[in-house]
Amino acid sequence: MSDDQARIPEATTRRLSLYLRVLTDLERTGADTVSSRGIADLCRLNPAQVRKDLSRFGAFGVRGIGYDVAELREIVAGLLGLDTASRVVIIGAGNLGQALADYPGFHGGGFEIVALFDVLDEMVGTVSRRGHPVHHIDDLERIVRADGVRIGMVAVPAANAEDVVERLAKAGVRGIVNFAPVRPEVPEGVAVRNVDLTVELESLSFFLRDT
Amino acid sequence: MSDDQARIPEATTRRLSLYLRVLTDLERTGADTVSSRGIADLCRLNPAQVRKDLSRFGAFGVRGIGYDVAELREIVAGLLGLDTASRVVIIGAGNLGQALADYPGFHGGGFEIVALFDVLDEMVGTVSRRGHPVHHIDDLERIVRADGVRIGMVAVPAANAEDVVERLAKAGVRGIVNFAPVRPEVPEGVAVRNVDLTVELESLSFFLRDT
DNA sequence: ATTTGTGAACGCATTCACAGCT
DNA sequence: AGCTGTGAATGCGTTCACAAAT
Repeated sequence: MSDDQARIPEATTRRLSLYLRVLTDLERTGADTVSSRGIADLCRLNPAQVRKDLSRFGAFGVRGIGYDVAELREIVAGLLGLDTASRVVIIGAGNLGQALADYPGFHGGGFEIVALFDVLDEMVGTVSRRGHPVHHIDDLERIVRADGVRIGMVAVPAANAEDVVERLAKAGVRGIVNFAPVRPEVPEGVAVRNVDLTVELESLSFFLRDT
Repeated sequence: MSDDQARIPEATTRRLSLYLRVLTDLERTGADTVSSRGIADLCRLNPAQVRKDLSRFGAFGVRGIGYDVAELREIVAGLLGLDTASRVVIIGAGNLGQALADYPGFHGGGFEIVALFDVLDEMVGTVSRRGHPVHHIDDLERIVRADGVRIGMVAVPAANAEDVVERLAKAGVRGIVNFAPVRPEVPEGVAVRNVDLTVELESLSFFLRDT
């Protein structure tokens, strides 16, 4: 399972995160086993899709029964690399950066937000509502290296995004979630997810014409 | 061009938004014409992809020359329904809701943010940094109907998202961008975009294992 | 009877390649 | 010569359908 990563479609990895969420919920509600159909219904997917996704990594189910909820939850968490927490930095301590820092969904284990960074002197030294410190962007490389930060979330204006991404990559970050409305160039070996709020809203608008 | 919407892949509509962005930039820099390759390079796409996307709606280019930047920008904006502004409400005036309300990318025309809504009494009556008012959620239906709001952005906790989506749909909203970590059920005729920050981060984590 | 795991079929989006226009 | 528009080819993810297992 070393260089299998490349052969797994991104769509599958996104669904794994969905599966983890419903498995966590199922475990909390006390369910012992669940069928591919049970998972699929909760995710609004096809049961065959769920089985095919899971079967890429092994045969975790029991025919006639289904999957053991607790066991599968642990397996999926492991596949996603969430058994050991990854350290995360957030670049840009504006509205969006602060919202990301305090976003409850990131604090279920698997991620540890180390700090935010900004260029504005009046922000530096403050902390977010949840207490994450804001550093000056000049300290980015030092802190990333010192703390072994693996993921950066970019919440800066479009004009600065390309530069920030390059600095993160050079400092050794391995994954970037980019919220700036640009498609930054990234070195080989650095994974990127672009979350483009303008695209979401404008593409939605398309389907609303003449209504 | 009435019920063509259904035949257009969502992927194409998302790229239209990208094309609009680069065309706007090109127009600002004074470019008169641009080739499909020029657009493709800026979006990190294949030139044939750009031509095929545009050709779904008509033949806008000139062989041997390319596309007229200003003309194509206007055409694409029209396709996306951005020639007339859609009114938008944001449900949830927490960190994320406030960040969305003040997000600069939404204010280039095409959208008008009417208000935010929340259940917390201490938020009601306040305004966001940019001056968008926060109303009580009880006033949601009234304001949506009175102002002809067409789009809702949902930034509430997972537990409340399903209910909020249903209320928006019943009040007549036609499109929803959902940031809550659930896949809400929506009535026929309402378009949804799910932006799932946890999925972005966790699916990224997958590709970082053993590194 | 129920449900998994998977090869085969399908559908769809992307890319190629070239005719046709300037 | 340069570039668009598009049918054909390709590639890839999803769904079907069934043998295998309990």
